[in-house]
Amino acid sequence: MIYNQTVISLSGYIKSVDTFSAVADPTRRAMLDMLALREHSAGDIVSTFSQISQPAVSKHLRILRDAGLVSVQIHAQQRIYSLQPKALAELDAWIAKYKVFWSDSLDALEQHLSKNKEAKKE
Amino acid sequence: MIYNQTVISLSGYIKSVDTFSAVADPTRRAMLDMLALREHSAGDIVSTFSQISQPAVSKHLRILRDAGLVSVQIHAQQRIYSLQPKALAELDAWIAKYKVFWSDSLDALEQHLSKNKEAKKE
DNA sequence: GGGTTATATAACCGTTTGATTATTTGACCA
DNA sequence: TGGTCAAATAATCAAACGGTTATATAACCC
Repeated sequence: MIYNQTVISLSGYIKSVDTFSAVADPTRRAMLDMLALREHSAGDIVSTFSQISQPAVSKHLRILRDAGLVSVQIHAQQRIYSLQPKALAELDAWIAKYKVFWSDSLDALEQHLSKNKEAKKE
Repeated sequence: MIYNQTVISLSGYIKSVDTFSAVADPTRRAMLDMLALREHSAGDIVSTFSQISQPAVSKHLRILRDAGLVSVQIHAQQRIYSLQPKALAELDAWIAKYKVFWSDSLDALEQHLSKNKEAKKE
C-alpha cells in the first residue's frame, strides 16, 4: 500500500498535500464549513477567523488549495475561494471500505436516499 | 463550532484522541487496513510494519486505541487488536455534509446499493 | 507616480509528532 | 524461582506544524 505521494488528479492538476492531513486540522475544517455555505474572499475568512492572524489564515488556505479542497478566482486584489468538494471523494472512498462493517445502516441509507429523491420530485 | 475536545462516546468510554488526526497518519491508516481483514496481535502488526520499530508500532496502536478506532483483548502476553469501525462514523458524518455537492453521483450510489442488494438475495 | 488595500511569503519560534534506543511490566514455563 | 517472550513506557531527538511579526507583491485609485 502506498500513501502520501504526489498524485495527479483526473483534472490533471497536481496536488501536493494529502487530503487527510489537510482535513485533520480543526481550523481548516471550520474554513471548509464556511465555504460550504458559499464562496468567500480571503478577507472574509480572515475577519471570521479573527482569533488568528491574516498570514495564519493565508497559510491554511494554501494548504487547502494544495490539497485541491478549494479553488481560487482572482478578482482584482481579492482572492475568492470556493469549495472543491470532489477532493473529499478520496476520503469518502477510503471510509467506504469500512462501511461494510457497520453495514446494517446501509439499508437505512438507501431508504434515506429514496426519500430525498421523492422530496426532490415533488 | 467546537472541535477537538474530549468526548464521551455512546459506549460511555472517553476518547482522548481526535479521529481525524488519528487517521491522518498513513502508517495508522495502513494498520486499520490490516485490521479490516481480521484481528491481529501486536506482534503480527510489528512484523508487518518491519520498517519501523516495535515501540513505534506500539505508540501508533495506542493512538488508534485512544481514538476508539481499535479495541484490545488481552490473551496471555499477547494483545489482540480488532477494528472498531463505528469510530469512523463521526468522520463519515462530517463528509456526508459535503456529499450533496457532488450529489449527481448519489443516484449512482443508490443504484449500486440496489444492485448489491439483489446480488445478496441470489 | 504615490498611496492604499488585499493577500501572500519570509523569517522565526515554541510545541507536537514520529521515530529511535533503553528499560519496565507482566505472563508463561522449566 | 529464574529465564524468556510480548508489549508498553521512558527518555531523547530531529523534523514538521501552527502560530507570530515583518516584508513583498500587485492591483486599484487619486
